[in-house]
Amino acid sequence: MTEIQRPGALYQQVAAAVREAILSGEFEPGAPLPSEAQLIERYQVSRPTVRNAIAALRAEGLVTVRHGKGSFVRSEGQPVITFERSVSRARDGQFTTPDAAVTAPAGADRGIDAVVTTSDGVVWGVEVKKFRSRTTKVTGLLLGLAEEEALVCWDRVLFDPTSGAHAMHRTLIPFEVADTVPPLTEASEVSPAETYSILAQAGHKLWWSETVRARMPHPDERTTLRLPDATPILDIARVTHGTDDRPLILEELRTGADRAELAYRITADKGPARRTRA
Amino acid sequence: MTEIQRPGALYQQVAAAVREAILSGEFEPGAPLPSEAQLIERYQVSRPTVRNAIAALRAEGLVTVRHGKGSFVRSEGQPVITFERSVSRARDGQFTTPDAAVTAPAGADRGIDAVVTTSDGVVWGVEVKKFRSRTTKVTGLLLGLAEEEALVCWDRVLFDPTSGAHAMHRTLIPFEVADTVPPLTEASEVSPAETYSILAQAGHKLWWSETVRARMPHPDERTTLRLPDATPILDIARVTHGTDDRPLILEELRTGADRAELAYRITADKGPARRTRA
DNA sequence: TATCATTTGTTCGTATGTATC
DNA sequence: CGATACATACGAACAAATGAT
Repeated sequence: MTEIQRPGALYQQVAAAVREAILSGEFEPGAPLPSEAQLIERYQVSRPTVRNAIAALRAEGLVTVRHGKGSFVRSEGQPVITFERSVSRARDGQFTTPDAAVTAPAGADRGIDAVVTTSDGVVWGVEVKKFRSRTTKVTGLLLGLAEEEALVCWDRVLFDPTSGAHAMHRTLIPFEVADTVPPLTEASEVSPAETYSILAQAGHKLWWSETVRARMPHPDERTTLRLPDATPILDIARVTHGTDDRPLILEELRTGADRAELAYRITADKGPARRTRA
Repeated sequence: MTEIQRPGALYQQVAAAVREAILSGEFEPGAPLPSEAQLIERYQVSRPTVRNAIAALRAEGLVTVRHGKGSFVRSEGQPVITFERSVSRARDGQFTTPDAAVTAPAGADRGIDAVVTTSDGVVWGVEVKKFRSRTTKVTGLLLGLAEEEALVCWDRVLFDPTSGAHAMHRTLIPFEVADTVPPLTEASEVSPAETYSILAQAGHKLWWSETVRARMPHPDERTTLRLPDATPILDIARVTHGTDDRPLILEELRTGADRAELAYRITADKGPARRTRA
């Protein structure tokens, strides 16, 4: 048995003790923690107290628990996949993005709607859905539209077999823009990069603004993205701006933050920096 | 009493019922939920079951609980503060950043070490600390250095009284760089933008790479940043690159994702997009 | 295939402490 | 001070997942 005498509730003391044991290296990442029964014995507390302590460590993301097996130190590990949030334009005027360039629906035999290729791997696109919707407060604000304006939307669920990371991607195109640039919605399947190329061919000079937020996932997002406990999601909104800085289309990307990180490249621009507030 | 008959554990059924009540608008954001006793009565379950359900909703970030008062629907609210992650260069060659431009230690009478001003407000810098350290695996990788290389570091805790948002900022300068460009570490207090200006005056042509991650905070981070339950933090690392793309300094910024979001501006660059993996 | 021990998950009951009003 | 509400803690029992026998 180990003595514990710390401030706060008993279960907090137990949690702190286990936390320090983990951080000190007594329990390696991926290694099993003592079972509940052993922790009860070791700290001389009841089972509810031990479970409360474990629950606290789970909420911190320090520990993961598998029913029937035990508790394990979560291997923090560096993110396995980096989403490089840049846009490139080749000499022929075509745009490319490092991530998720949908090529063709060639995976139908696997029950997959579309194949997504990246520079160094293949990502399967699942459950591609095209539908119509309307702007909400948030999406309307980003697109500079009133609420309840009509939109054309696509949803894609992406999966990277190398890292095991899932992501959800949504494209929202206002009716007004779709009418002005018909090729945008004529094809059944258009990738973000292709969308940019189409807009550029329609005479638009493009740039993009992107906002990044993090939050806990909703239950259905946890299911879709296969997220473990205490895993936040990165919530990215990219607005494509055209001539006169007019917002044209909105893309939303959501992915679990346990495996993914984002990368940006910044260069100094002229004039004083501005600042925005919502 | 309300009937509940859904798949899964009892407490999950209760959680689902309360969740739907919230999302359907039965309970407005900020409004109190029924007390534990009322939920026991309403769903005819025991207290542990009700508490377990509430705990699940807390972990989702949907509900916040105040001891002695009750449970409340958490007002999701749009982020109050947007960190615009850009760098500007004025005609005189001086760099500016939209956020956190440290001006002068004029707040000493308030027990504050430095005052930080922004374009549209004032942010108090607290607990400015300068110290020496060594690269870890992560910071060494970002700076292109081996582990255990010597560094000069600053820590700042930032607070925006308008939004109530806190942030931690750390600057890491390798000894090698500090030796080459002495002004970097001569002053007791140098802001990021001033750092850039100094490096540019030393002949460097600058650009920045930034990686964004999200994770649950450690206990001490929760304390420092005053974060409520189930609030992830945004973890940003910015590397300043100089001539020959050499990594010069590393900045780390951490802030609670409940109030803050990040904003980036992207323009198309030439050539094929690259992709990196950790 | 079936059984069993181990381990975590769920649910009840009960009592007491502490914060808020 | 008392009433209400959440926090902590203990005990007990059974369910469900896992892995070995």
